[in-house]
Amino acid sequence: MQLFNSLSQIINISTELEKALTSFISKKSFKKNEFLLRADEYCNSLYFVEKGSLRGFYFHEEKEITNWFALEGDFGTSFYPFISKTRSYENIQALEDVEVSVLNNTELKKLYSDFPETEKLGRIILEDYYSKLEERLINIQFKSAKERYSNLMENRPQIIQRVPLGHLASYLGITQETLSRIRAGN
Amino acid sequence: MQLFNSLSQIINISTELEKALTSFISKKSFKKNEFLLRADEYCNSLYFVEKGSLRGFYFHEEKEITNWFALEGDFGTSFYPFISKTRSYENIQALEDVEVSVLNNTELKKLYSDFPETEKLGRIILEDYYSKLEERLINIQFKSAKERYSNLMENRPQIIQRVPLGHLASYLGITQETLSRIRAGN
DNA sequence: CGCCGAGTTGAACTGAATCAAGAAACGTGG
DNA sequence: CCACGTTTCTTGATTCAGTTCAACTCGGCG
Repeated sequence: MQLFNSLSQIINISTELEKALTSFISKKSFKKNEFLLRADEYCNSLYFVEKGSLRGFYFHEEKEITNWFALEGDFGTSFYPFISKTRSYENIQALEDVEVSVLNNTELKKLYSDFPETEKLGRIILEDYYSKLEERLINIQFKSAKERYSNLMENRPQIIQRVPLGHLASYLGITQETLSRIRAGN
Repeated sequence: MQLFNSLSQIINISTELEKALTSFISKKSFKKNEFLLRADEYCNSLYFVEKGSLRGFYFHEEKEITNWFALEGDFGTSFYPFISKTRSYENIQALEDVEVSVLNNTELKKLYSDFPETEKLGRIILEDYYSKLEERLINIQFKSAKERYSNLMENRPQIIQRVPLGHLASYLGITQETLSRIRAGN
């Protein structure tokens, strides 16, 4: 599992912990366009993308707004509902055929109490989400559409290759037409 | 302390816990315009406003951008740096003469381990920050300047009364001129 | 082959920024 | 308590990035 690789870069994984993880984590597969979570459901699962890609999105005035993308090695969940046990406002969907490792909420709690070192993990994931959210806010508030696009280009070029234009546009907070023009180089 | 009042609405405060809290929490006062935290410092303190008001802000291209306001009964800190122990990019400043209850990071940790029920507290504060951030993102992305202002008007009318226009404008992500026009009713 | 979703292109429109003055309010010291 | 300077707020004219609406192209797939 690629997940172990990723985790071991954050914390040291003892054989004990590895055993626990193996028993807690399940693997699932989803076909392209399948939903892992629908709005209004409770989000109990933290997904880790082993292969393929996911996106989180919600509807705003009939239009889909993509909130995040998760490629191989990324975590993906409806973050706030996951930690607060409120209903999700967002959907999680497979962008391509995808394999994920799944850790659910109750088991994560167990991990925390049995292996305190995993709390660091939770903190790191949280920080990740929070700082990405902040970054997006700053981006949308201060950067032009063009700058936002080139930022994405720099930081996550694979996304641009693998994701349809419309999703990219809504993620960047612009219309598809504008993104198309940017791409054309004005 | 108003803090106890607020806390007891979230979790049950045993006499034990109350004792611990009393010993951990200190009170401080700051004069109008004084800084509680400056950018580039580490943020070790979680503030709870007993009286007066605070704001968090940072600089972007020479201009101050206000990130949040905290009035009586609100928590205020540079959230992400507080939990992740990175340097703060934001400043915290007293908007008026202010009295705060201060809980610092190490003591919060101690609370967590000695009184597990306080973890709920941490979660609630986190949720609060996170969901407010998300709300702001959605606001800026989809609402017009006017709508954002009336939202604020509805949700936190006292802020509008107590905060100078320029700070409000940057908080709403618009220029002072635009806000002035909105206020005038076009 | 023809259709359908995804992407492109064009023209007109618009919300808010910018630049530039003024007016009003504020507080500090004489 | 007034006078002065500074900060805060308002108003006007102009400009511009990005939206909207509409039509058109292209590639793939049933």
